[in-house]
Amino acid sequence: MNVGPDIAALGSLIGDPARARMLTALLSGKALTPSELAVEAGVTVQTASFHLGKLAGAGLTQQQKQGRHRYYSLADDDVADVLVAMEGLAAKRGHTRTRTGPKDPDLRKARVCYNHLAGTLGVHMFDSLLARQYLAAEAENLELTDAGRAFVTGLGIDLEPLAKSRRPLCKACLDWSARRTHLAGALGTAFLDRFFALGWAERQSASRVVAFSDNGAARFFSDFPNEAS
Amino acid sequence: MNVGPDIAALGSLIGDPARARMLTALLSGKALTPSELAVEAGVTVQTASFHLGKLAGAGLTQQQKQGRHRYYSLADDDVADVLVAMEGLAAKRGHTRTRTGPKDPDLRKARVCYNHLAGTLGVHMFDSLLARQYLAAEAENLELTDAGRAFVTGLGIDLEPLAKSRRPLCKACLDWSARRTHLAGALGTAFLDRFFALGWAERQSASRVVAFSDNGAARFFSDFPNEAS
DNA sequence: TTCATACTTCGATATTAATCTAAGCATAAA
DNA sequence: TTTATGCTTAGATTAATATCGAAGTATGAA
Repeated sequence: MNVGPDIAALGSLIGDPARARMLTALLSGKALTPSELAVEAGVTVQTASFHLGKLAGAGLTQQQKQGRHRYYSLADDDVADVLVAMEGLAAKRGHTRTRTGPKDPDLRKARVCYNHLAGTLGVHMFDSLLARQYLAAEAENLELTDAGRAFVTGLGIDLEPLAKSRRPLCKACLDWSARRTHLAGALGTAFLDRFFALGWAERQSASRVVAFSDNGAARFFSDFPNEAS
Repeated sequence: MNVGPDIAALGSLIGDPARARMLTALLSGKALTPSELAVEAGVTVQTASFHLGKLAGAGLTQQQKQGRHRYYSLADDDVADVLVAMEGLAAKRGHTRTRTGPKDPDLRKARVCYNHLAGTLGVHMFDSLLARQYLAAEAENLELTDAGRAFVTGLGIDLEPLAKSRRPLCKACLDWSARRTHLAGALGTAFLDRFFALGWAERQSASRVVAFSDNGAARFFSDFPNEAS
């Protein structure tokens, strides 16, 4: 059977610890420079450059030159999806990197899953949307209800451009920390962007942590109530 | 950032060509012995055993002792999902294994995607179900219509047990050969099983090829008509 | 122009891991 | 019990590759 897609090459690319850390860092959705990624991966800049060459060559990342900086980001959503799927499986099998740092609890609370909110708060939001029947779920199929449309619009999100995009509006995403579903898709992205725009939260340096301010968290919980959680 | 699921370990496991070939072979959904997998991977039985030890240790496969045979299969649907997702990404990036064998066209026509039908015929069936409004699709959400229920039942598939299972009934799957969506989920599995039961097609040796008989193919196209394709 | 910064390429090294031969174990058949 | 088959473990070898230091290139600042 020497036919078919070469998943070995893909696996091998992700299989190197340094590259895996880089890709994970890029799952923050931000474009990062080789030097930043080197720190993230715990290797020298030369080594990082070597790895980035491989990743770019395989089409997993794209780069943008800006002056003497070179910004690397994931090539597209497909790459992010595969990485998230792998994170989910790895977590399910209990294969977590053991060195738990101080950022661990923050990460579990609220983090970026490429372009939407994950972690405890992500799950909380998802549950709230379901409980208030803003979101209808049947099996894995998610749909925004009429009441949901009103709510989303009330939050200041314009649904028009989202509906026009080819991305699915609502998508379920399951990731590692809380083994629960949360909202991805165009709407998931719009929510997170809105939180940033409203000043409720901000991205933290090069990590995937989403830092909510006290005030922002209060607004979040008031807009997404859920007595169950 | 030394926290989070260890996707490097997972990638590294899939990253070895021999292991990747084994896993791909197991995507046929069948349980295979180390000797069969060794042939599939193009290595000696000892090497295969070495690899299987790693895969099992990581929880990617499960084995069942039966006499002096040992049957290996994928641990669960989660593993299959990740592999299929990786196949999709690898194919999109044009990373296909170049040595095209004689089985290639057969594979593209009809093959097993873990437990449902993929390839040209899989896409054809999906399009037919959509065109006749047996299946309603909105973005990535799939739903079986009332007419669809009647059709499925008429084909001799009992929907009762499928509805009870925790697996989603309809799921969209995108895989490599035809870059098009086809039907996965409990219903996708039920369809394929039914084709085998009706004698329309049979599995081919240890490969993922689904071989339709002339008669079976005729029945297939008559039951799933689609002038468009 | 000269210096500094960001990044890439080169060359050498060292570690890792896949592979095979050979031997050992377990089950089934004779 | 003996023999054959299927599989695993052990040991040695080889090949791949991640890594770093050093040198080279490009852009921006002084």
